[in-house]
Amino acid sequence: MDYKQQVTNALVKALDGQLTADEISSKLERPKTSDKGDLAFPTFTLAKTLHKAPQQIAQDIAEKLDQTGFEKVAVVGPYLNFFFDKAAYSEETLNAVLAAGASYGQNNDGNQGNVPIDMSSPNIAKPMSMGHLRSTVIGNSIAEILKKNGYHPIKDNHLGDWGTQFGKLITAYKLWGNEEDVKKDPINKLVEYYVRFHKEDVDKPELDDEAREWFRKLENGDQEAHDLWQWFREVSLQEFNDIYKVLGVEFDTYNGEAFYNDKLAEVVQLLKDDHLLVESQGAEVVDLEKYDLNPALILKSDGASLYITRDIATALYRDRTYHPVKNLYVVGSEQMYYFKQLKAVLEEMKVPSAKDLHHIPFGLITVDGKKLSTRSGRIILLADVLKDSIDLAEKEIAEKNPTLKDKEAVAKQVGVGAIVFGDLKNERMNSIDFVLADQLKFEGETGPYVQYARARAQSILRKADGVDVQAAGNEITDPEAWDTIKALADFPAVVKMACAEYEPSVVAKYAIRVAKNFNKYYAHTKVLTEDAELPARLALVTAVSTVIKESLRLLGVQAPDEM
RNA sequence: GUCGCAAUAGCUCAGCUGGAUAGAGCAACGGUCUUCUAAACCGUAGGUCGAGGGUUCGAACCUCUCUUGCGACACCA
Repeated sequence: MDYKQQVTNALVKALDGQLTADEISSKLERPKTSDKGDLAFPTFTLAKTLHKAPQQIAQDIAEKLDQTGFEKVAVVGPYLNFFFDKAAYSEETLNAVLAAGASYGQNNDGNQGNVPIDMSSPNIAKPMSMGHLRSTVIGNSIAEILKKNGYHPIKDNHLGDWGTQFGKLITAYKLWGNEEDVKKDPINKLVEYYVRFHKEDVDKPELDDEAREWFRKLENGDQEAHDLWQWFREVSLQEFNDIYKVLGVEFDTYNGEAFYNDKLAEVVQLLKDDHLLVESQGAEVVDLEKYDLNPALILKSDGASLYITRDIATALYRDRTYHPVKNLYVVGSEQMYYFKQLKAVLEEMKVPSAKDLHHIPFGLITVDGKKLSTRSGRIILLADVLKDSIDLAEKEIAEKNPTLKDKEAVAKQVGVGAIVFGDLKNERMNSIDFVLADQLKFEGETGPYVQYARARAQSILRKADGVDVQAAGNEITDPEAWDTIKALADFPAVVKMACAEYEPSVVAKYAIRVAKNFNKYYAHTKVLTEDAELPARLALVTAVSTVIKESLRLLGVQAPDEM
């Protein structure tokens, strides 16, 4: 039973058609605290038409209102506060969770439509930094949220595996590198060469000529260049995969930039056919004046392609391969303008999925307020942060739960969970000035806090083994349980909102809310007491465990049964 | 310079799209482990919601102006 609907119906009757159901429904709000009721109707809007004080209107409505089905309806000033029937509501909510299990909250809004997600996208031969973490975990979470809403996400790791930097890398490797070193520590060695190249080319501009030549060879399919490129790509990918494994993120495709090499000519041809390409200052551009945007540069004056050329090819490929209902790009906010241009060009080309192309931007990670950069050495290695966090989790376990089994596995779940949850907890767009100590927090509103609440729930359930928890008769009247029950009932709406806004933080905040309410509940109420409501309380604990685990799963965070 | 994003407690952030006394966490201070794991719970203190106008019954939220910070502005990605 939809209580909002029930409140609306009661009000429609009492108001005798003065407001439509929709008008009433949109005015209903949730009071800040449960002592003011569960849904409230403010009467201000009626004051004008009725020429009466809102307080009086609230009184009048209350008198006419059919209050059956509610615990009570209270008039507080200009508000009508509705209190739900706790026994009925808790029974309904708990039974719904128990019956559905992990699929509680699942809907089919997406109708299984394909949604390619451009995400993670690290650059070959460069280490993954905290910036890549954001794109990876936000993209991964959005994919899970989409699935929960009936979409079919396709996670595409759009690797930065092509470009002039490979000319530089090959040049540097041929000059200073050797196979053995690279095999031992691939990315660090490759970065070392790359950095050295940039140091030395200041005095030796001939290095740049050589690099250009190597890239030209690479583009023309030169065997040696291609073999080196492929090798660099492979060893880099192996290291990336180690991190993805730790994060628990998998991809459906790894179609990097190189994948589109043979698809660029068609893009240019299509643009020409549509007469969209115009010459400007020696370069080929698409004019975007009607979108109030600067022209998009498609071909450089030397005829070479650019990033956007590749991205058009990518969009075209995805359009033809998947017929997407949405097209998502989880890329930093600094590229907002760029994505407006990309979308505009695709719309000019009448690519069907262009109108559903969404850039999902996220805030920048800085150190001391400054942007990260591989070349300058201002970088935070993701692998290091994850390791620090896992180490700290190990220490916490040694201190707090030394007899725990599978310590290592749990430390990993908790340590990684802290980092991932920490990243997803706040609104995407917030920029983050990186401070390691801020990341390594396990207390308060953190991943471990949520994990801990569920571990405690599991602990109770283990001790209650043998008590029959049935999907019936789960009426809980304990007011201490009320906020938890309401939180559980909100999950399906949370799943929808997170999807509509592409905001994992909606789920993360929700998980905190459930955990917090549950912590309060069991701190106050002893669950394992032999009385008539014991099965109902265990049903509540089971439901909490299920919903927290599922919320964390949507965030890509694991939920250990013990910690 | 133009455009975009932001500004809420000492710090990090919420604030359900315009409603009730602006809420959490951290840090500080005080309390709670012979009872389901103290990664927890309870309490105290902490605010001119960057500034100023406008819209209306009502604004942290909408609008305008300004200030400050960050970012983007065609041959990088």
